[in-house]
Amino acid sequence: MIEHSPADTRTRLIDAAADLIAAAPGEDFSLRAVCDAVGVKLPTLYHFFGSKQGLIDAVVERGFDMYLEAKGAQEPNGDPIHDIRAGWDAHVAFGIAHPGFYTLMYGKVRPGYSPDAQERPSELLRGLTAQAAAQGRLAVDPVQAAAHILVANIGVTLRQIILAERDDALSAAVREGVISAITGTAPAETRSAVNAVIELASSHPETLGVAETALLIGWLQRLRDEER
Amino acid sequence: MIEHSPADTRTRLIDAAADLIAAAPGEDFSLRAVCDAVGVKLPTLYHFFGSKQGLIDAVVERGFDMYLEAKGAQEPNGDPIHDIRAGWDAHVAFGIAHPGFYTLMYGKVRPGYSPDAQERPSELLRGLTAQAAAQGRLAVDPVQAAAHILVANIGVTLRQIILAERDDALSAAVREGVISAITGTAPAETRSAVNAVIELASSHPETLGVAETALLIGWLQRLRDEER
DNA sequence: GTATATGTATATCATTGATACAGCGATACG
DNA sequence: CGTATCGCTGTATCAATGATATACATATAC
Repeated sequence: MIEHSPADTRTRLIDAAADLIAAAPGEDFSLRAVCDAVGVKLPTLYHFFGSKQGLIDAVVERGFDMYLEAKGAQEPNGDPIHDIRAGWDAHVAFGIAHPGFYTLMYGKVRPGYSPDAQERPSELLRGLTAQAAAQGRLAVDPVQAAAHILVANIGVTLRQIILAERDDALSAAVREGVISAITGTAPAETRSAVNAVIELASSHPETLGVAETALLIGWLQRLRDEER
Repeated sequence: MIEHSPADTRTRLIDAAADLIAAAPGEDFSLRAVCDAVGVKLPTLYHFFGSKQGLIDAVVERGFDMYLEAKGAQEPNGDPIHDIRAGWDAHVAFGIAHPGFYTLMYGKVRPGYSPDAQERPSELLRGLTAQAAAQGRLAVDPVQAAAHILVANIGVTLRQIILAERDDALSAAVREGVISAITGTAPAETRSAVNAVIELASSHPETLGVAETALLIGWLQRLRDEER
C-alpha cells in the first residue's frame, strides 16, 4: 500500500482543489472530484479540513501566498506612489492569470464575510499610503486612500474577469484616476504645473543652491518635453 | 381548491424567491423553499422557469426593474455630469438597500458571464457620457469613461456589501476621483503644482534615471516645504 | 504490551436540482 | 355535444453532493 506523510496528503488535496478551481474558474467543485484526484475518500478530506469551507479557506490562503509572491518579485524602489502603481498592475495581472483563485479571494460577495488573508496585502498597501503621506504626497487620509485604491483595483479586476476580456487601457485609466484623486493632482495640467514649478524654483535659487536649481530646471524641462 | 391565474403563480414564485434572497443575501436558496412558500410543487416551478438559473434570471430582471425605477425617480436635470453623480449615488444606495438583489445583478463573478439586463443601465450611462462628450466636457472617450465609472461604482458598492459597512466618504471620494479623471479637471482641493510635478516625475523614472528622479523629488519636496 | 493518536475506508444520511409520468381542468374544434 | 389539445400541477424518483457515524489499521508513547 502506498504511504504518504500527513502533510503530503493534505497538500495534495489542496493542489487538487486548486487545479479543479483553475480548470473551471467561478464554478463550484465537488469534494468527491478532489478526493478522486488524490485517490482518497471523503472522510480523509474531512479529517484535514473539517468542511468544504475549510478546504476553500486553505486554497484561498495559498492564493494569497501566490499573490504576495508575485508581488514580492518586484522589489520596492523606494517611491511609494511608484510602488502603488506597480502593485495595482500586479493585482490586475494576478486576477487575470488566476481567475479561479481571484474569484475566491475577492469575488465572493456575501455581507459580512471576507477572507482574513485579505488583510495581508491590505496591510502592505496601507504601508505604502502611509509612506506617501509621510512624504506629504497625499491629499487625503492614508487609510482612506488605501481603501480607495483597493475598491477600484478590485472593481477593475473583477470586471475584466467577468467580461473575460483584458482591458489594459481601462485599468491604466482607472489607476491614474485613483492616483490623481489621492494625491490631489490633476493629470491634465501637469504641463503647466511643470512650468509653474520652474518659475518657483528660479525665483528662489537660494533654497536648493544655484547649481542645484539650474540642474533641477534642466531636469524639469526634460520631463515636460519628453513625457508629453 | 384555490385557483390562481398562471401569471399570478409565476409572479408569486418570483416574489417568494426574491424574499428568500433578501432574507439571506449572498446565500444560496432552495427551490423547494420557494415552492413551499407559494404552496406549489417543483414541477410547477420548472414549468415556468425551466431551471434554477431561469428563476434567478427572472429575479435579476426584476432587480434591474427596481433599480431603474429608483433611478427614474430622480429626473435628469440636463447636466450630464450632475446626472452621473446622482446615478452613482443611486447605484450605491440600491446595492446597500438590496444586497441580495445586487449580488445577483453585479456580484456573480464567473468568466464570460454577466446578466443581459446589465445592458439597460449601462446603455443609460453611456448616454450620459456621450452627452457630456458632446458638451466638450470629457477628456477621454465616452465609452471608456462609462466603463470607468461602472467598474469603480461596482467596486465601491460590492466592497461595502462585503464589509457590511456603509462608507459614504469613501464612495464620494472615489466618485469625485472618477469624475475628475474623465473630465480631466483637478479635484476640489488642488494641491500645489509641485505635487503634480512630483507625481509626474515619479511616474516616469526612466526619463531622468532612478537616482536622478529620487534626487529631483527630494529637491521638489524641500522646495515645497520651505517655500510655503 | 497495552494505549492513545493519526489517518483512512465502508456505509449511510439529508438536501437539492432536475425529470418522467400521469392526471385534471379549460378551451378549441368538428 | 363530444372529443382533443394544451396549460398547469402533483406523485414519485434520480443522481449528485456535503456531511457523518462507525470501524479498522498503523504507529508512536508509556
